[in-house]
Amino acid sequence: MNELLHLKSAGLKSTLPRLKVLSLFESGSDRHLSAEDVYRKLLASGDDVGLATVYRVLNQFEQAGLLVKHHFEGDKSVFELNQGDHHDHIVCLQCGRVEEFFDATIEQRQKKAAADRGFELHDHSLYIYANCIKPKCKYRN
Amino acid sequence: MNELLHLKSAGLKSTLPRLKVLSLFESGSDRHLSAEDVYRKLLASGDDVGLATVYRVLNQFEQAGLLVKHHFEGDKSVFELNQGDHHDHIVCLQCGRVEEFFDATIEQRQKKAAADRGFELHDHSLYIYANCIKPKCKYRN
DNA sequence: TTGCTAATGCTAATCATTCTCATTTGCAAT
DNA sequence: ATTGCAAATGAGAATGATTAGCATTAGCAA
Ligand SMILES: [Mn+2]
Ligand SMILES: [Mn+2]
Ligand SMILES: [Zn+2]
Ligand SMILES: [Zn+2]
Repeated sequence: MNELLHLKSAGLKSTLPRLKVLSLFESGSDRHLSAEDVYRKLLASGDDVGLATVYRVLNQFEQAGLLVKHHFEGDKSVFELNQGDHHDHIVCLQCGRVEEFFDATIEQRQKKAAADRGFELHDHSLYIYANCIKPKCKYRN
Repeated sequence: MNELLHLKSAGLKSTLPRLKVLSLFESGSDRHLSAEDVYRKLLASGDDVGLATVYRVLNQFEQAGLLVKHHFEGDKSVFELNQGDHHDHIVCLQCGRVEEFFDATIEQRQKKAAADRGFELHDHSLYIYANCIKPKCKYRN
């Protein structure tokens, strides 16, 4: 239904691997997934998709505006569904939990910082690295 | 003189490669250098230092608090002299020029964002990606 | 000056990601 | 329903940045 429209409008054929990757993000157990994460989840559910294909599809989806890519501390990048709402991230250094937030003031001051220095802001990445205080953090207690 | 003190207090021997890397940053033609940048510059000035050593020294210096590491868009990370003053960066997507800035309000709101959500802020990374408007940008005009 | 440990410099190994290319598959036009 | 073909896939090789292993060298304390 909706997935097809998304793919079509992006000029992408509706293939099995692409539909599976997309529904993984839409089923939404975890919002932020790396290529490896996606690959493993598909394998686990009996769907055989090559790792190279996962990488390709993720990048195509990003270019099509279906996904957003982030580079949290560490080497591998993660993707999340693009729901139109820009937000930034707080990442727990101990358990890796990711919390999203949006601060209009921060956004505004960034625009100003760029403009004041003769830049045309294109986008930005803001990651806050912190430690959970909550008991949920699996590296606490 | 001063370099020696820095190295000693970090528990690092005063070796030729380390002194050369450090003076490269202190001579300060370019503030932000990748391992490859450092390697090339040393070669160019006739100093033969192995690339592996460059990587090791840069990481040691970061651990010692002499340098700060950044991950701008792209794969390779860059280092800059740690002069105590925290700041964030605006990177030109066309020419790669880097401009530094500090905004107390942004810093403050980040602390608050973390605290409000039960996090103990450790640090953060904020990169603004933009396009130069200035004529200096080598990909303009 | 000696001796020993830390540091260096090769090279080989990692690791994530991309590329190659032979084989399949979606899909539009019969 | 068939056919034709460009686009997509999958397996594995290639890449590029960074790190690890190890034999050799060089600080530095005695
Ligand atoms: Mn998010
Ligand atoms: Mn800087
Ligand atoms: Zn946590
Ligand atoms: Zn520029």
